[in-house]
Amino acid sequence: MKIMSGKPYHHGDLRRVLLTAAVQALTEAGPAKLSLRDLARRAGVSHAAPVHHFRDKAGLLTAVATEGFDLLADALVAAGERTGDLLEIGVAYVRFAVDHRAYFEVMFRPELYHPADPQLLQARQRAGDSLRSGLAMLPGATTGDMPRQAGLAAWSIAHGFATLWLGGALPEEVGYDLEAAARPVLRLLFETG
Amino acid sequence: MKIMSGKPYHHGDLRRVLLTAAVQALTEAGPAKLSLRDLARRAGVSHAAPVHHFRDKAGLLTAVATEGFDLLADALVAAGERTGDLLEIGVAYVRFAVDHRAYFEVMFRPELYHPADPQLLQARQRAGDSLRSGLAMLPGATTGDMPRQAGLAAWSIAHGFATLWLGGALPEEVGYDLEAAARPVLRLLFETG
DNA sequence: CTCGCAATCTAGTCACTGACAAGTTCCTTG
DNA sequence: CAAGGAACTTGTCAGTGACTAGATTGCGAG
Repeated sequence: MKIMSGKPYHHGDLRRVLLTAAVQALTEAGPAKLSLRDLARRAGVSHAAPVHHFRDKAGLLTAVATEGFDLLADALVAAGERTGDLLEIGVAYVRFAVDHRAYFEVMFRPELYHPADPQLLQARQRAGDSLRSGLAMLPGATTGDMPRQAGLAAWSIAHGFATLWLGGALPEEVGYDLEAAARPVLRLLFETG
Repeated sequence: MKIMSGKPYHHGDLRRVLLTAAVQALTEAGPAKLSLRDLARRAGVSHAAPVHHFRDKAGLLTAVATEGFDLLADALVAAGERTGDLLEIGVAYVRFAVDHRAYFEVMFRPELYHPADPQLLQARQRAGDSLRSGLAMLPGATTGDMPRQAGLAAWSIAHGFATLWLGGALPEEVGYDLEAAARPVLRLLFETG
């Protein structure tokens, strides 16, 4: 505590600061151009300080991904409770990907982090559960392989639309209003499931 | 020509060799760990030789992406002509993503290459056209926004499934047979469109 | 109260990378 | 056969991730 005059040797909350800076940097330039040394500079510490909080670059991105999965789980649960509509959970998924691009782009690129990290696995599990729980809202989701496949289909279409949107791959005619573009597309699957 | 004894100064087909090596390296380790110098070593040339054929790293990846879009267009056209079934075009899309992972992972990450490159744009356009032409197979694809949205939905679900599969994000129960896993999921959308 | 010790951070270094500059070799074209 | 350009090499620079050793700090045991 007491971060007063000059630079205290102990930063106080370096881990948090580095994570925030990482998300900021990722938003600006993407994972490829992320540099630990740059983050250290932004935080005003030496270039080797981050090592203590995250072992290496992959460790840093593991923390980013973990936080991302937690945020995603929160967002999906909130959407489910707010609307009770699977379609709106899908929209929330797409919304999350675009609003939290920095997190999203790391989360689904396991070669960037340590995919076996326990905390990460737990967060990922939680996000998956909150997605699947939305499927209970589907009518007649009772037996057989149908619900599982419907879940995969729902996840796929939301994930695919979000990824294509982020990659700038969609044609211009889709416009710039994310939800207006996504909702009718998702509805094509969700209303027939 | 006449690449006979020793090392000729002019390699003969360095551009092609570098591209092949790049795809190989991408398959092994992904775009993040791709190194121009490593490719040069693999090809047995100096570390600066690649610059002459591709201006910089992004230039190399532009060429990879261009080739990828061409291959994808070929695959989609072939599937359409072979089966005349939109569902099978979707399966071919997923198949391509997994079989040509190296290409696929570059193609939809425009921050890695020069997205305004004319040849790239042309190849991308061709791939998009071959996808859209498959939509003509849909019954009643005549008026309004429906066909466009159905196209986006089809693209999204195939792209999403492929991406999730590649990222290892899908639960284990999906199994290891790609088409067996993908087909029933895609069918959920394609048969109702 | 104080003292040891672990957590935190700094400083220095190494191999590697992408980009650039300048020079060398080879081939083609006039 | 000369000239000029394309293909390639050598040398160099700043930036990076990882590693090591050491300095500083604050906390808890006694």
